[in-house]
Amino acid sequence: MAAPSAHPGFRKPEATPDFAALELEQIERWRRHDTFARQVRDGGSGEFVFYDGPPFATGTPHYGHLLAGTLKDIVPRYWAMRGYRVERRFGWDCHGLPVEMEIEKDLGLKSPSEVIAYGVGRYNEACRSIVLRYTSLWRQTVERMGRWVDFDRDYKTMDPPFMESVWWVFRRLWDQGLLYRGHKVMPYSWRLGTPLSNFEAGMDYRKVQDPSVTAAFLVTSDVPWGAGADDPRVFLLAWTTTPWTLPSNMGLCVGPDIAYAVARARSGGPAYIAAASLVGGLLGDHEVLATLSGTELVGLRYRPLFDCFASAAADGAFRVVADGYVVEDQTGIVHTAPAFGEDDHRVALHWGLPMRDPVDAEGRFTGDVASIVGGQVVGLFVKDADKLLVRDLKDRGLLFRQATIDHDYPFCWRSGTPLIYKAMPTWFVRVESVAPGSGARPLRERMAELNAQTCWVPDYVGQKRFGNWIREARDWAISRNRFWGTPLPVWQCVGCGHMECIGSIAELRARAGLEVHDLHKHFVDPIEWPCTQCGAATLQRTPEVLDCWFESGSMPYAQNHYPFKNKELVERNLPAAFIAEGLDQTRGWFYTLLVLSTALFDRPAFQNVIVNGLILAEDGAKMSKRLKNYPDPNAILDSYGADALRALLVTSPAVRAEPMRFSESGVREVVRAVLLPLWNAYSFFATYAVADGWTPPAQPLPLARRQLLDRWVLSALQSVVADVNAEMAQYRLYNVIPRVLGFVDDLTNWYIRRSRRRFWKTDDDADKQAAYETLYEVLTTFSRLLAPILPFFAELLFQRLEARDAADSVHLQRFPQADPAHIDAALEAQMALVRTVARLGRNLRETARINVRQPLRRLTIALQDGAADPWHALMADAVACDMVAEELNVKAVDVSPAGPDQFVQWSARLNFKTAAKRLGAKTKDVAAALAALSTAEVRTAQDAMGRDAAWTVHGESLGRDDVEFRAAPRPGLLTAVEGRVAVALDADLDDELRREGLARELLSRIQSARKEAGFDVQDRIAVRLDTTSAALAAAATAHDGWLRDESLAVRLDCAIVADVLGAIDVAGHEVSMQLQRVVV
RNA sequence: GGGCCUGUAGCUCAGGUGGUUAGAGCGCACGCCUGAUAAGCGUGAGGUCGUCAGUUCAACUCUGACCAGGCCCA
Repeated sequence: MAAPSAHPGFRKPEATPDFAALELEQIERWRRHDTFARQVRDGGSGEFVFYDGPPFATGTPHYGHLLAGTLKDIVPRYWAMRGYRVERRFGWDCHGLPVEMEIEKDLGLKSPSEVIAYGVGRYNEACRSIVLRYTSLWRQTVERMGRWVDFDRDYKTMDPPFMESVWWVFRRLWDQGLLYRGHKVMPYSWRLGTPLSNFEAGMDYRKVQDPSVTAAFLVTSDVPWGAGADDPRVFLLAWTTTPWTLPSNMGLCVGPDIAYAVARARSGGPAYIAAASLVGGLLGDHEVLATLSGTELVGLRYRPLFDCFASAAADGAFRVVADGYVVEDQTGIVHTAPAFGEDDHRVALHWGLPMRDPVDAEGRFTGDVASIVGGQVVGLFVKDADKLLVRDLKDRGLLFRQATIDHDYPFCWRSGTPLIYKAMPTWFVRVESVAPGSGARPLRERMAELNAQTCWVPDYVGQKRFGNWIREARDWAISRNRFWGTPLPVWQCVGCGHMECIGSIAELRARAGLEVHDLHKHFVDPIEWPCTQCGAATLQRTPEVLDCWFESGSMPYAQNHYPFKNKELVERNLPAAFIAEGLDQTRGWFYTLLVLSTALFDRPAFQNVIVNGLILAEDGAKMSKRLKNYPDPNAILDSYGADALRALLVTSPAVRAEPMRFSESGVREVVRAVLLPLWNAYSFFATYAVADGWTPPAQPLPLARRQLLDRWVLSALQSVVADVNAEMAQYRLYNVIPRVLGFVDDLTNWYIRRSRRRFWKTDDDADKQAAYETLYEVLTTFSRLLAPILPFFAELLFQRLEARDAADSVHLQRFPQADPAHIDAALEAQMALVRTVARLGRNLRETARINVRQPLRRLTIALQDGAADPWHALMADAVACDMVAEELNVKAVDVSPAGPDQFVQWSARLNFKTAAKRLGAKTKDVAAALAALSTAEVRTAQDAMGRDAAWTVHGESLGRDDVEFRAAPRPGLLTAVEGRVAVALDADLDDELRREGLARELLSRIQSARKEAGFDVQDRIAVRLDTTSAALAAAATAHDGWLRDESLAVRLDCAIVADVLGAIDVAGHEVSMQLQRVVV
């Protein structure tokens, strides 16, 4: 190790800092010296694994990204400074609907058929060309935020190596029997001939009028309720707003715990079954034949309303089933058409009801329904068939009731036509279900176990929100009927249906017999090969692409092209030590990561996760580009800087996953409350260090040779260091940042304020040296503490205080570890006590309306138990008393060994915590009796307890711990009490004190005049005073030496005159003042 | 409709395991200090702790219902 070179010295700080501009200098410095790369490269031997969740690159980053980005920066920076190697690679989510929607808008395409007509190849290449449109803007903003993340070695989900790994993931699931093709009911645009995402379905809800139809289903099971009646028929009543789904009815669903009644109208007719609570409204005056629970109805058979799918009876259709989603509304029995309702479909799967779908891609009835309504509905748009179907039911006496209903209904946001819900063939990952014949447990059970190993911040998100979600997770639909995405690597024989899953490019090449470089749809769809199973037909690719969530969940493997490369690295780096994303990712990235890591490796994907809340606009509404209800992030960064924004975001409730309201005034406030005080602390130090030519010595002054205040601030700092390290290890940033920033107050408002004089007075060089060294040590240590949180300001401190060459950086230093030898808990308690006393003393001055410039004779401090008080020794310390005396401008500070009796009156209070359990119902009375005691009685009690004698109040014997004695100031005295501390101020003035007070008023005016005259702090002056006041003149004369000394005046002449021209008022005395600079 | 979260001063938020005087910052009013100075510090006013029940000697805190807002899922 080379000997440290001489310190280069300090530079004079700017008068007014421009934080944004100073930050740009740091960014430039980091770029020039490649500081980030060096932090990673030279970071250390241990690996700290971080995964970056990929954002969509459509649009520019918003505050939510910036918040998550800040969390993703602070934690890795911390561990890097702790000596770990922390790779941070940025990721881009390239595929998916947002891109497709944008390109369709650009190209004027409206539907999948138009895309196909346009050409999938051209379309996909268009998508590829715009995906990265915003990446440079992203990079600019992310770097401006001070986030260190590698954009040069980023990963993109559209890169062939990434896609190949995704195929490998898919293939692994395939081999484990975790994939299957089923149906999912989705919003469907018949106009566009395509299913939509739920997100799209929510984009255009309109109020519409729809038919409200209650149909009667004839019970065919042998039931007793019709026997002997004129009309022996029994009907089940079910309700729907979509009559066109009635031909596809396969079952009727009841609520298992709902009470149902079999009832007949008094006016006669058949018997009907409906929820007991609703029968009255349906039938009017009626008699109840029987009451049954939903469970008891299960299995009842009925005749379908239409005979088109009568054969489905053989597959188990047309019976009553039960499910918890049914509520007591309308009839309490739900018409179930598995092809057209999500709940219907789920219930059908569970109960084994078949599915029939007579609706084609354009939303028209197919020939499957030729046998009903005289064949009139075939080829008709389903909603247009409603009327005919209802009329037909009515004619056949199966329509119980008909009305219309006004409700909200989703429309296709592009074509403006009403959506229908329709089952679509879809690929699933088994999360809830298990493969037929497999004895395996559902994946979600293992996921719950692995999730229990993860540390969530805040913890409830993991245990409750995410935990519940996993427990009830359904099979994961992973296919999309779109174009721009990773194609499913499945080929199916058009003849026999045999399927093959391809897990790599090499495998595809072998099958296809040709070179393959890109895996997008337009490259792989044309690839076919003969079926080995039937030998007659060819295998063609199944048309779907993968949901982009499947890709982001594959990111731990795919970003490293696993397992084709980096096999050992990826396996070593799973799970990640840390990730961070927003609360909305509970069902997103957090989930997909865990599904895949569980299925593939039986491991969790991440060990620690910080979840941030949503950032709202100032008015509490969602931030909206359209409404412009929030300021542009780049404008904020330009005017206040990134540190200010980081500090605001990271001290907000959003780091605890709660919503945060963002406002520009918040940023301004952070600058005022955090950055300016920090700057002032630095600026104070640097100003005097430059003036004195001070540089840090090679050998620091030992602690023992520094004064109390120095040892205190170092102890306080070390305590912060200890706490910060402990909390960072738990990822609780919401405890870290307030602690760090809270120290700023200790530093500026106590240490520096109390030490100011030490930096300009030269009476004691050793003490001045101690002050310099201490403040320097604090600032340099603090810069390291700050580095992960406020990387710019930390770097500024480092560069200006200690950097020996421009390439050095605070971010290449080690994070401070607490030195127990510097922590002195008693000292910290003592200083807290001194500050309390000082505060109480200032309060007393204020009530007495005596300003601090007027010296007072005495302050008496009395602790509750006098000399026996645990704090007595701390307060009786001479240095502590001197500090109080100086702070409060009193001549003497006494600590009374006798306690506060002469200043206070006592009252007694019951200590509920200890006494109430024993006293029970008598608590209130005892407490009241205690409160009513006079001061004298309380004193008697204190005496008794002092002797450990029993004391009885209201018939109850009370022990020492049951009572709390409280002191309050005696009226008429200048006394203040807080907790165990009482202070009394002697406010009597004599002439001497008045003269001194006046002299101090005078000095204050002279100093102000110096400043107004623009003199430098070192300038010598001559002062001439003219006054009409003999008292003021006397004060000036009496304190002549002190006044000259303090104001650097070589001469001070004071004359009493009859009249003063241009007089100013000094504490009620007229003075005129003339200052002249003097060269000595 | 379901899961989770939130509701405390004009605003933004703190308030382990229930304990009798509910705190902080900002804003406002008043004052102090000034060799960090287009800074700094203090004091004060201001709250039926979303509503209603319940448990308890005692509820901001626990329980239930309801109201309002948010996220996710239906």
